[in-house]
Amino acid sequence: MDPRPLTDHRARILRAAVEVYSEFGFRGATTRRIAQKAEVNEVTLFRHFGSKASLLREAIECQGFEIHFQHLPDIPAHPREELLDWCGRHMEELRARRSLIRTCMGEIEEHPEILPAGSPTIQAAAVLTEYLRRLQHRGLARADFDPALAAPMLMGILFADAMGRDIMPDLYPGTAANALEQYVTLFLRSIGAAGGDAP
Amino acid sequence: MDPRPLTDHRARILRAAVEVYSEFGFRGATTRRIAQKAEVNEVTLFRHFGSKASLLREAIECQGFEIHFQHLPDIPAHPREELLDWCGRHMEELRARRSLIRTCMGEIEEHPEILPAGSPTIQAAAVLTEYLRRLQHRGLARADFDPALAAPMLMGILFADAMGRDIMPDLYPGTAANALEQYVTLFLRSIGAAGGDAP
DNA sequence: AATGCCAGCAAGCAGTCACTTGCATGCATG
DNA sequence: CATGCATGCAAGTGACTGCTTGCTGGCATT
Repeated sequence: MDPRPLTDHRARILRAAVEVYSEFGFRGATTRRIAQKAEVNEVTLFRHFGSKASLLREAIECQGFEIHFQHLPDIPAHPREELLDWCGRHMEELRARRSLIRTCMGEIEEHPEILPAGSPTIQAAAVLTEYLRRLQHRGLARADFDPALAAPMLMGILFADAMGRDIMPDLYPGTAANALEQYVTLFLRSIGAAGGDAP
Repeated sequence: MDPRPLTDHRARILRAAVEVYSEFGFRGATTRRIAQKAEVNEVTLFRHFGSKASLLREAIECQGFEIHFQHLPDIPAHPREELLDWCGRHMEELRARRSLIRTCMGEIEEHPEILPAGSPTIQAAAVLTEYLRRLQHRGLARADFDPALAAPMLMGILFADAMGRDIMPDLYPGTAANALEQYVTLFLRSIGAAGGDAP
């Protein structure tokens, strides 16, 4: 009466598929490797998912881009703390999934369908953009910048750091935490918000 | 007496190899595909380069990361114009090579040797860092930020835009030129340099 | 004319790939 | 006990992979 073993197999296969794909890409993610990592017979993959392409599509869709929705306060009070918190969490997510993200980026021209339509990145950008707009409306930030450009700019900083810190350590001196604080500090200054100076 | 035809073949093969690699990655860059794109018999690849791995290594090393050295003035005069120019050229390079860069990033964990030691990115960061330091020493920028962190921050903005604009157009509204101007404007503000306001 | 080099062509080799088939096994439900 | 289902195992399919071999022809130098 417990369907767990079945689901357990499916889940194990999906998890293994994402891991192997992250490391080796689509072509390198052979069904043999996935089956071995999932400790399952190779035939089982095909019985469950039909084909390698279907398996990887479902695996990346389900596990790769789970949306950990991080919201910013509707009524901004402490821009520095609020942005530090949000950016820290966002960066943690990027860092945790950096292998998968890098692999997807490298293959996006060949497999554009793997990038989900309502990408979490775009959703996060929308959240951040709205927050910056609220800062402006409440006079907590200058009015002469475009939140729709500033948001992806800040996210680009986090993205580049999360993708590059491990493969080009010379480029990113110090700790990630310290860098993050500097990023937020400089960003706050650039939009004329409080918290841009050493607190 | 003209060795051009030989060199011509080698060059054509190398160029084709980079193109095919950029599009399909290491595993997808089959010797058949490269030979076809170079309009050369497949055997010729092996006679010239020995193996697929050697060919791709040489191709990416020689053609992929040519250093277009862009220097910033020793004596800063107009931070806004100088940074706009430098960032514009840097971004153009990134955009032009974005396919190759994305593919390399996706495979860097599997093939770390393809990333050259003195990567142009790191050299560019050093150039920018020194420029920011000069701004500080001349009193053209605030003294309370770390150029070694601000430089990769600015470059990260450019990098993320160059990599993401074509695959996530929703995230980057407006033109690239307009975005670049905003980035530089906001960056100048963040370091307290002149030119951070509408000129 | 003779030599040497570079290229193309056809064929093939062994290995890996995704995927299929047939059969045996265990296990839960009726 | 009988039925159905999920799984493992062994074997094999045709396509593609990197790479090799043997041969031919063109072209420049001697």
